[in-house]
Amino acid sequence: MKADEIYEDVIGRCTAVRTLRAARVVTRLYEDALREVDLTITQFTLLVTIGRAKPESISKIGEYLSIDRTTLSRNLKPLEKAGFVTRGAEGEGRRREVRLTRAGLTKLKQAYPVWLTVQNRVEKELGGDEVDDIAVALHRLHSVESILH
Amino acid sequence: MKADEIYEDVIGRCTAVRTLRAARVVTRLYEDALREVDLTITQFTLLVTIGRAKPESISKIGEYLSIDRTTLSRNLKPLEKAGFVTRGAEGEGRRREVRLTRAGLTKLKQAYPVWLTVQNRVEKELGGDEVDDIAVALHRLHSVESILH
DNA sequence: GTGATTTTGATGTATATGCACGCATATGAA
DNA sequence: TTCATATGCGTGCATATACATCAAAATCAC
Repeated sequence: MKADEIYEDVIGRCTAVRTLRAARVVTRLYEDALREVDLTITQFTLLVTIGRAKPESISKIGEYLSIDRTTLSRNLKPLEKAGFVTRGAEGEGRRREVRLTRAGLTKLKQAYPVWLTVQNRVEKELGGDEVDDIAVALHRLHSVESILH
Repeated sequence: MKADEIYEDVIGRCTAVRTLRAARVVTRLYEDALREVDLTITQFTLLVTIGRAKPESISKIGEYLSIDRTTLSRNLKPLEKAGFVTRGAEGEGRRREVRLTRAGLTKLKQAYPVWLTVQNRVEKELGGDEVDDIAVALHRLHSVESILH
C-alpha cells in the first residue's frame, strides 16, 4: 500500500484522532476556567460523581466514568489530601466507601458557577442541537466498549 | 443551591465529562489493538501526521493535533529512540524539521492493517451516519477553541 | 544592522491514564 | 472447614498532558 493512501485514510476518518483532539480542546477550556478555584476538570467531575453516587468502592466510580480503578486510586489522592473526600478506614475490609466531606461540598458549590459559565459558553458556541448530537453519539460510543469486549 | 441540583446538572450535560469518557473508551479500543505492533494510538497518529505533513517544526504538528508543543517535545522521544523519527541536527537553528525514517514507514505499514481492523469495527458498531455526525460535531468543537480565545 | 518582539524548544512540576503484577478479602464449592 | 475462585485495591512502570519558566533563535521595526 502507498504511504500517501495510508496518510489520507487515517487522517480522513480515524475516530481516535478526532476524539482525542476534541478531548484536548475540551479539557483546556474547562481547566482554564476551573483553575480559578484550583480544581482540574477531572477533580471537579470526581467531586460531583462521589457526592451523587456515594460509591461503596472506587471501582463503582470507574464504571460510570470509564476510568480504570488504578487510575482512580491515584486521582483520589489529591482530593483526600485537600480534605474534599474521605475513604473508609484501611482496616475495615477491602472495600472502602468514598464520601464527599463538608469541605468537598463547599468547594463544589464554589466551583459550580465557574463550571456553569464554561458549560453555557460551550453550548452556545456549539449550538444546542449539536451538543445533543454529540451527547447521543458519545453515549453510543460509551456503550460500544462493552459490545466489543 | 442544593447539592442534588448541582449533581444532576453536571452529570446531565457536562460536555467535558462526556468527551473525556469517550476519549478513554476510544483510547482503550485502539491501544488494545495497536499493542500487537507495539505502538500507542498517539504514536501511531504522530507517525501518520509526520509522514504526511513533513513538518518544519513540532509546533506545526501541535497545531494540527491540538497538542501543546511541550507535550510533543516529550511524545517524540520514544519515537526518536526507536528510530522511527528523526529531527534536524541540534546545531542548525532552533527549528528542527521532523521526518519519518524508513524504519518509521515500515512500522507504519505494519500497523496500518491493525488500525484498519479497529477503525472498521468502530464504524460498524457506531453506524456510518453516526460517525459522520461525530466527525462534524467534533470538528466544530475543535474550531471553538480559537473562537473562545 | 541593531534592538525589540515573537516564535520555538526544552525542562521542572503536577496531574491523568492504564497495564502487569501481587496481595488481601470475600464468596462459593466440596 | 478448607480450598478454589471472584473481587477489590495499590504499586511499579511507561506514556500522555500542559502550565510556568528559561533559553535560544527568528522575525520585525526602525
